[in-house]
Amino acid sequence: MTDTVPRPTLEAVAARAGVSRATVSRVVNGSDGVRERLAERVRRAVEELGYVPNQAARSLVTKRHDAIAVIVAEPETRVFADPFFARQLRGISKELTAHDNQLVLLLTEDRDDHARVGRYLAGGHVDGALVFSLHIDDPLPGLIQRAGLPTVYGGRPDWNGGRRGVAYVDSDNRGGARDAVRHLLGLGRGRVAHITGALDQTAALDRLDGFRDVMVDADPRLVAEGDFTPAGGERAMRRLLDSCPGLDAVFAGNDLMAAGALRVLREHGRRVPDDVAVVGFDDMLPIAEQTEPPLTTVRQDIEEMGRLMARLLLRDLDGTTASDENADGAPSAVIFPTTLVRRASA
Amino acid sequence: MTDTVPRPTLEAVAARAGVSRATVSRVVNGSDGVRERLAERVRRAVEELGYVPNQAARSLVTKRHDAIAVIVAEPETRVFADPFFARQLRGISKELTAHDNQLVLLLTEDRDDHARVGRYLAGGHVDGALVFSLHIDDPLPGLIQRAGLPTVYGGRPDWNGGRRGVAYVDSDNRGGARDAVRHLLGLGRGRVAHITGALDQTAALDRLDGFRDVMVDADPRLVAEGDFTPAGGERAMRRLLDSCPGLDAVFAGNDLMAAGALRVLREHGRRVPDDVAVVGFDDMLPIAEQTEPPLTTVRQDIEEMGRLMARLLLRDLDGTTASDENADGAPSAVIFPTTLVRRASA
DNA sequence: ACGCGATCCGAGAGCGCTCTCGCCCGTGGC
DNA sequence: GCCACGGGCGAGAGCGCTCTCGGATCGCGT
Repeated sequence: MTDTVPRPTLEAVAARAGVSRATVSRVVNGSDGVRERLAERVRRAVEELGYVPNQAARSLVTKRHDAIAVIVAEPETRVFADPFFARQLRGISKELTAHDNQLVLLLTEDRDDHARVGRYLAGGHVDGALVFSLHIDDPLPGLIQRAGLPTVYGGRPDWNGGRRGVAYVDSDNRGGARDAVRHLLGLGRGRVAHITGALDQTAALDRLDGFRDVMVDADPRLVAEGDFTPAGGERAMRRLLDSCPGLDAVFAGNDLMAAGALRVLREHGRRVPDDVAVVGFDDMLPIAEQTEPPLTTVRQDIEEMGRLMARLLLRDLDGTTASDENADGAPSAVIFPTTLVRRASA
Repeated sequence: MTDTVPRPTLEAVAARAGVSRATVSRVVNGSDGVRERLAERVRRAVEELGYVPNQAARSLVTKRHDAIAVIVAEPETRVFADPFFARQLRGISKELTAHDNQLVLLLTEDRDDHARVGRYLAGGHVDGALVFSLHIDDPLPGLIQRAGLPTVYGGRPDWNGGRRGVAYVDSDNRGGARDAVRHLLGLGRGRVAHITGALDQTAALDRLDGFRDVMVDADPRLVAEGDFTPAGGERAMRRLLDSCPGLDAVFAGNDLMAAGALRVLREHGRRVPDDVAVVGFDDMLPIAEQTEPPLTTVRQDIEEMGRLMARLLLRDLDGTTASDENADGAPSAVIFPTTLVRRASA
C-alpha cells in the first residue's frame, strides 16, 4: 500500500499564499470580506497543493457533519427483491450530493439492529435521518425522536395521527387505488375484488381504503388479505375464486401479488382480461412488463419522492440552524400523485 | 426542534469518575493497563452520563474514519431495476456494521459524477472503497488508485490482467455458463444458442467464454449480442430465430434477457421447454419465478459476495495499519461458485 | 492634514479526542 | 533498609479546523 503522503493542511496553504489560516479558511468557505487579489492567490495555492479540507477537523468545531442517515427497516428480504428501494435511494443520492451531503446507509433487519441504530443516531454522527418501510409498532421512531434528530419518513407512519409535525413523503395510495378501481368499473366490470397488502403497513391500509371509497358496499368476501408477495397473491386469489367465483376484476395491492393472481387465474382457465381484468400497483419494473399479459398498474414517481424527502430534510436542517421553532410554514407531509399505466391486463 | 443538550465529553466523564481524560480514553477504547476497580468506576460514569465518543474528534487524531465508501457506477437505470444490487448491499452492510464501520453510499451516473467521486475519495473521508459495475474504460479506478485508497471491486475489472494485486470478488461466470450449457446438452439439445450480455462488461464476456468452452465449434450465428435488458433479449431472440430456425435451446446471459426471449418464443409458437429449452443467469428473483414457464437459471450467492468484499477490504485496512507491503498472502481475487437452479424452462 | 468609520486581515483560543512521556508508588533483590 | 525496576496513572501537547476579536489599513469628509 502506497503510504499516503500527508495531505496539505490549511496552514500549508496559508504559508504558500503568504496569508493567515483565517484568510484561507474564509476563501475556502466562500465567505466574503477578502480582497479579490488575495483570494485569487489563496485559490492558486489551494490548487497547487491539491488542498482538501479535513472534514473531521471541520466537524469538530462546526458540529455539522454534512451527512445524513438513510435507514431501511426491512426485516424480510421481500422489499429487497424490489427495485423500489434502489430507485428511491437514487433520488435521495442525487439530491444529497447536489448539496454536498453524504449518504450513510443503515440497513436493519431486527429489533437488535434498531437498538444499534438508535445508539448510532444518538452518537451524533449525522445531521438527520431518512427512514423507510416502518412497520407498525416499530421502536425506531421513538429512538430517533429521543435522539432529537430531524427526520423525514418515507411512507406515512402509522402513528401520524398521534404526534404532530411528523414529516413524511408518500404517494397517493388511496387516490391511486380509487383510480384503479374506477378504471375497472369503467371497463364495465361489476364484481371487483381486492387483494390487500400486508396490513401492518400503511400503504396497504390506504390502498384498501381507496378500494372501499369506490366499492362502497361491496361484498366483504371480495376482499382477501395478501402480504405483498407473489405467493400471498396466489393464495388470496384462490380464496377469492373460491368464495366469489363470479368476480370479473381484481385490484391487487401490488404488482407482485398481481403476478401471483395472474398465474392462479390462468391455472383456473380464466382469461385475462377477457374473463377477469387485473390491475396492480407500483408499476414495478421489470415485473409489470414481464407478466402474461403485461400488467395494467398504478405508477408512482419513486425517484422524485426520494429527492423530495432529501430536500425536505435539508431544508429542515437549515431551519434548525436558524434556531426557530420550525413548527410552521413547512408542509410536513407531501403526497405524490399517481398515474394509471394501461397495459394489457385491464 | 428540541435544542439538543450538549453531549458529555471525555472531560465530563473523567471528572465524574475522578480520573484523568487519559484513563477514560483507555477504558473506552479497551486498552489494558487500567486497574479493574478504576475501570469499573469509569464505566459507570460513562453509563450514567450516556457518553458517546465524538467520532470527529477521534478521527482528527487517529486519521481513521471507520467508514468505507460503496460506489455503484451505473449510468443506466438498468441494473437498478435489479434486486442484485440491494442484496449485495445488504451483505456489505451486515459485515460493516459487525465491525463498527459506516457505509457511505455513492451512486454515480456519468463521468462528471466520477470526477466528483474521485475528489471525494481523495478528500480522505473514508478508509476504503468497494466498487461495483464498472464498465470498460471507466476512469474511476485510476482516480481511486491515485487517491491511494484500499479498494475491492465487485466483479472482475477489465484491466485485471494489466495491473497486479487488484482485489475483487466475482462469481464464477464462466463456470456457471458452462454448467448451464452442459445442462442443455444433457437434455439432448444439439443446437444451443447464446444471447450475450452487454459486451463492455466482464460478466458478459466471461459468460460468453463459458458458452464457448462447451460449444467449442458452434456455428457463430448461434451467438447473438444482447445488452442485459428484456428488450435486448427479445431482439436477440428474433435474430437467432431468423438465422438459425433450427435451434432447440437458448442460454441467455441473464434472466431479464431470458424473459424477453421467452416472450418472443411464445409469439413464434415455440413451446418452452418442449421445442426450445431456455436457461437464464442470476436467478433474479422475482423475475425468474414469474416467467411463463418459470426459469431454469444459474444462481449466485449475492449477499455472501457482498459480505466477503467487505471482509477483504477491512482486512486490508488492518494490514495497512500494520504497515507492511501486503503484497503477499491475501488472495486478491475470490471467485464464488454458482449453482444451477432447475425450474420448468429447461 | 487629521480624525473617524468601515473594511480587511491575523493572532489565538478552543472544539474533543489520542498518545507520549514521565511521575509516583509498590515490589523485590541484595 | 536501600535502590532499582516496572506497572498504573496524569499532564500536556497537538490533530486541523473555525471564529471571535482586536489591530492595521484605507478612504473620505472637513
